Amino acid sequence: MTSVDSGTSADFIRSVIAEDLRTDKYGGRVVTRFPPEPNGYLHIGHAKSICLNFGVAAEHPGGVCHLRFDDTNPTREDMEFVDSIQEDVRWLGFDWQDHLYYASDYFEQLYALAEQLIRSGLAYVDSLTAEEIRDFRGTLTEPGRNSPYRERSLEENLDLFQRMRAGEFEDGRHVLRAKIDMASPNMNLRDPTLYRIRRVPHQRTGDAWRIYPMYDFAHGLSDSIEKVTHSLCTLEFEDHRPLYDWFLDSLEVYHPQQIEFARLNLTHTVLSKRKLRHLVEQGCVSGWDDPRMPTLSGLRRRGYTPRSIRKFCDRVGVAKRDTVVEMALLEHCLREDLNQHAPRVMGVLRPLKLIIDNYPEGQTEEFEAVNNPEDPSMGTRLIPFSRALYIEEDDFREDPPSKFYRLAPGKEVRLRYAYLVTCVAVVKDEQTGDVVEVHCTYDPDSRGGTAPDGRRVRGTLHWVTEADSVAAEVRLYDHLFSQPNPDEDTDGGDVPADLNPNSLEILQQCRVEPGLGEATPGSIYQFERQGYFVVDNADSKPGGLVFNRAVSLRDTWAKIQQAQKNPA
RNA sequence: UGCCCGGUGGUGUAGCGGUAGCACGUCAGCCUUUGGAGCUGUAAGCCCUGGUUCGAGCCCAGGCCGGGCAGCCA
Repeated sequence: MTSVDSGTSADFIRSVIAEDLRTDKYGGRVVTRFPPEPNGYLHIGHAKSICLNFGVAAEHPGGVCHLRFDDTNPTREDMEFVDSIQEDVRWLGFDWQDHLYYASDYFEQLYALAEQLIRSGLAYVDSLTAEEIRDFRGTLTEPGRNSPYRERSLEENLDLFQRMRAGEFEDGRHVLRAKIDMASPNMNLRDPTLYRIRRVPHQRTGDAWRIYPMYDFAHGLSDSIEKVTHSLCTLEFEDHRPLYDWFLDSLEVYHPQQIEFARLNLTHTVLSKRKLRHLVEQGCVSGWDDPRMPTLSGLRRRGYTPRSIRKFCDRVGVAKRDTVVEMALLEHCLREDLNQHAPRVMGVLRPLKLIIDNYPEGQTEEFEAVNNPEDPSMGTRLIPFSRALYIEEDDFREDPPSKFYRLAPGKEVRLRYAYLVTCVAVVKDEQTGDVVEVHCTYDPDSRGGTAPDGRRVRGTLHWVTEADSVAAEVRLYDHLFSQPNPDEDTDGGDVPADLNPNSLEILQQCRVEPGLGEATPGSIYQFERQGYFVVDNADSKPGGLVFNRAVSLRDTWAKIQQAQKNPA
């Protein structure tokens, strides 16, 4: 039932629903809806709404959540988006069963309702131009004025409206408006527009209509037609609720309850279709599904799991104050999920050759590695070992700082699952002075990684063999914006100032353990000691592996270094 | 400057007149064949001023601050 029963407290919306159930306001029904306009891709902000609407419905026996496309504006909508939206909602893990609807399915009913409003003397055809209407509307502090067409006769209104439908007038010639109150302090009630002429084909109704209903008229009445009980929307529609109610009451039809909640905001990114579109169009990202994008398709390609996103939406909660959630929480939710479920592998991002001088040339052996220490049922695998290996460049320092537990001249470390090795020499590039090869000796008695005498070895390094490892490209992603709250507008038309220039780093020379050769797109691994990486679902091919870093592991060493750099 | 909504640690969120809690983040420690994970601990909060009350984060009044609204967009 409600989450109250499970020990956690209900948010204000669930409380309202629980109360409505208690008073039997809707005959025990719970019907919600997720109403996207098919004019763009879904993002993490929509996920909050999806989780809320579908979540609330699922919490009650018989509860359902409709997926309804608010396709009332053919000039900006496209079927391409209705497909991607359905895909994303399904991917997130929700099911609308057979409740897939389109506002355009109701055009005929909505038209009849509009005529009914006219007959009740509550709507009229206005023939002012768009500019005149704006002018007559008044301002936030001054009342508007009545349109000279406001008192047209019922017959004339009906006739005009029917001819609007018939396509007799060009765009903008007339509109249908509600007759409410041009002096209302609520701008939405100053005779809002109900229908406008748009002589363009609609993606679903084709040439059937020359007039299309506006959001306020279509939305609430669609809710009513579908017998929605709770119509959950974001805060900016709060001022629209009196209008929502006005239509329902004036037409004396079934009356759902609109409830508003705060939309999601996230640090280090932007969350509006307009701004996201800008990033795509300016080429700041590779597309709507760029792994840095907060779109669901971007997050999916980045390696985010549906479960982690649902968990995130859960933790973010639902309330009315508008807030900005830290990206760190989203990342935490991903780590938490992947720690539990992602298989561990070894992958070297920046390879440095390591030769074990006393390990026989040509000899190889295998070690058993644990696939997931958090989940023994995931079993083990065998990984090959030999004389020539690669380790991470960062794991060797010729002149190690304090607290550096990794490899350095004379120091001993453990090669994960394999042997303890001690650095005995380095080979440098004569030109640059860079260390290009590290030489070690191994302790044959430390097979598996434990010292026979119990001596303590703090550092454990991941590695791959030179011969068996597989080449891969790895894309390292970071926040799209360097500031937590990016500069609001990018009106100039080019790249936003706060765009993080280091949000993508491509590594071409990576080596991963042999088993990854047949990794399939979309599968996610933990590269031990580094982070979680997903096989890119667009660019990875057999023989041309591409991994995206979803999120790094918590990096304590990085913090220590940071502290050493900035004492205080 | 009209109307509407909202202000609880750095962030998000509980608390419904009776000891201000949880999570993320921070810092410290423990543990560790991932400097991962885990565990323990630490610091940090009711916008302000009055009022009602034995008692106010919660109720009332007045301020202050933040957000939304003037599409033939949604």
